[in-house]
Amino acid sequence: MPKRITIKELAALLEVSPTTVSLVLGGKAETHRIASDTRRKIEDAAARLGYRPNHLAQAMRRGKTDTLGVIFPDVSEAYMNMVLRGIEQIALEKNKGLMIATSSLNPTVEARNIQMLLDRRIDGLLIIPYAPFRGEDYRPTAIQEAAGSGLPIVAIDRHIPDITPHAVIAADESASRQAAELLISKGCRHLAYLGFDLVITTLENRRKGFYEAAMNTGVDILTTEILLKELNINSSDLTEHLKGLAAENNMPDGFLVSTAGLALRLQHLMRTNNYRAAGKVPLIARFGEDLPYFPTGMIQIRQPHEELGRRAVKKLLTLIDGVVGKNTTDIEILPMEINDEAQHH
Amino acid sequence: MPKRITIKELAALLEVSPTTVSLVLGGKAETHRIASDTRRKIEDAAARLGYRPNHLAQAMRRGKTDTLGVIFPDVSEAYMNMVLRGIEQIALEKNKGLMIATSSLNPTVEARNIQMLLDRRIDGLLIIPYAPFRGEDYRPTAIQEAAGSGLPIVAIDRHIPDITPHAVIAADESASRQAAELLISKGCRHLAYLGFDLVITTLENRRKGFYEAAMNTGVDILTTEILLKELNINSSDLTEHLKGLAAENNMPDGFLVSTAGLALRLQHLMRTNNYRAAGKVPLIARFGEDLPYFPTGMIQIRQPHEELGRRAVKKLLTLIDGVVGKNTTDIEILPMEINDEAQHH
DNA sequence: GTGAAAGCGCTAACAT
DNA sequence: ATGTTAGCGCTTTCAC
Repeated sequence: MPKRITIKELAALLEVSPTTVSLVLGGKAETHRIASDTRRKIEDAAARLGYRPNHLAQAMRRGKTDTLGVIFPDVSEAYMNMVLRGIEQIALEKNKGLMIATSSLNPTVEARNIQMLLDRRIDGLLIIPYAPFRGEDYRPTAIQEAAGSGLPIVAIDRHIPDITPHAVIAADESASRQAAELLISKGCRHLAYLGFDLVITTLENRRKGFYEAAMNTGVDILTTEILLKELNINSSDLTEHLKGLAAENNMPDGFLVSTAGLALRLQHLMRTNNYRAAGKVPLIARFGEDLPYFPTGMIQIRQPHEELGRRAVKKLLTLIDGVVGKNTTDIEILPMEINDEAQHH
Repeated sequence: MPKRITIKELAALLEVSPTTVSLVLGGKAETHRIASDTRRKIEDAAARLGYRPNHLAQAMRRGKTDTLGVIFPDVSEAYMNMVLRGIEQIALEKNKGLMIATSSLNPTVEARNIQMLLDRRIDGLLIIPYAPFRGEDYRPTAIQEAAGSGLPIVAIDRHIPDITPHAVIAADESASRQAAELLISKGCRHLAYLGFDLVITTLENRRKGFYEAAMNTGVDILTTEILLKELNINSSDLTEHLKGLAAENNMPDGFLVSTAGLALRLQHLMRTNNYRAAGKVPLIARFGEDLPYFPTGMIQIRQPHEELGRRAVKKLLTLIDGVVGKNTTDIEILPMEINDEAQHH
């Protein structure tokens, strides 16, 4: 609806051919040895008339949209914000457009959105893939097909082995191990891992790191695992688990929690129920950070969300430019920082 | 790069004309009375070969991209999340793509991003416009030009009088008035308005509502205004103001704060400095809500962020469809809820 | 140095 | 009931 001037019109106006105009405006005046006054004439007119290339036409002709697709689950703990910010920084820098869609924690929607982006001919896809619960019947067919069709894809924060060979993730395993070790060094001897029972590399790595610490520290560590069956942080699942542990007089003295929100809920429940382990308030370590003005006293594992986004775009662009083969595997792992704010009581 | 089958190829394969294929696949088989076996033949082949229309070509031909642009400032208080979620809900429902870009609190970037979206021929724009500080030299030329060129635009949360005639905003003025009245009814007699010194309708309306309450309640109300000169919540600006008020023994007994983050900072400063008004801890009312597990004891004004997003898309779509004239003015105002969680001390 | 012509994939007005 | 044709705006070979 905004009627803008086209190359053809410009050409007619200046009595040159569309080719010449295209060449000049495409920055190829030098290479094609366009006479400098022809060139100036064209550039002036273009500026004066506010010529802007029709990106659709360019994309069609060039087979390249300079547009990246982004698919996120609808995260309750809005770390998506941060990742997106990182993505946008680089996209802006590199002059790429961004089409975004959220999968709403729903594989069908995810598939539909991938299709939508493919139809719009994005040059590549950044995705935080859908995470199914253990036992859930789910195959990432949409992603697989997209990858199969040759679309460059970079997974963020989690990857799907054999399906997304390119990913940028955080060092979940080692951070988890270190956090658990920190709990142990603070005297904890009964550690609990608390998280959602999802099948994603991120959480699996965190669990792994947790057990590595528990198994290899020389001292005897008792471990407990609490895996929640629904995403709702306020589900009764957690309440029941804790009640059970308390009843058996078996409350862990240290918790490693996979998610910030979950940890807050845990702490709340510990407080309201006055749960103790051998008379002491259990320590909590958790992924995520305290909010300003709301210190929780938990050990914090700082996640490099923004950097995750930045790196992912960069990696995607090299894939698109074919600098690196699409068939290579390449998982980039960013370090995390552990902040010990825990206070003994 | 994903080589997909085209209508032409499909036509050649089935020995029909591209037109017929286009008609069938475009859902116009009925209207054009295509023979049902021709139709089935085409539909089968399309499904079998995984035909997908090239959206670029369609967009070019139809002069319509079915894509909406979204421009947000980079909000520190991530309410953008919520608005975006609302936008996406409706976009998904209505089968629209979303291109998003953030203006990074920078008018130059905002302008550049608008241009980028225009080049990509979005059908319409949703924007939370840049907010200049009072006295800052800024004219929303980019938005104005875009609007002038005929692009449908809906402003969200704030509008620019005479420039964005279509907007969806919250009932800032009345909510602000009610919150201030609530403070007064709780005994406050010296009210302070605390906010950033930005020139945006949202904040102006909040200030207005504040004064309405202060002026029209029958009782004598003293008012103080604290307008911060930088966006940084931790700026010394606020510290100095409070110190001044305390020194003059003139601390307000009720604060109306325009922003959640700012209110937290205020509360923090009151506590650490043990500021009082006539021996009592001042009350705080503020836009925004408490986080789960972190009750602040403030009066909360709940903002309809998600609904803002939903309504904005709907309005934009009616503009695009030309159902309603672009020259009409139409500011939609959504109500806010006030939650009294304040505790006297 | 510049231009003519073809074509990216699709749609729609106009045949037949 | 189906086909012919032209064209959206741009780029790019190839020719002069």
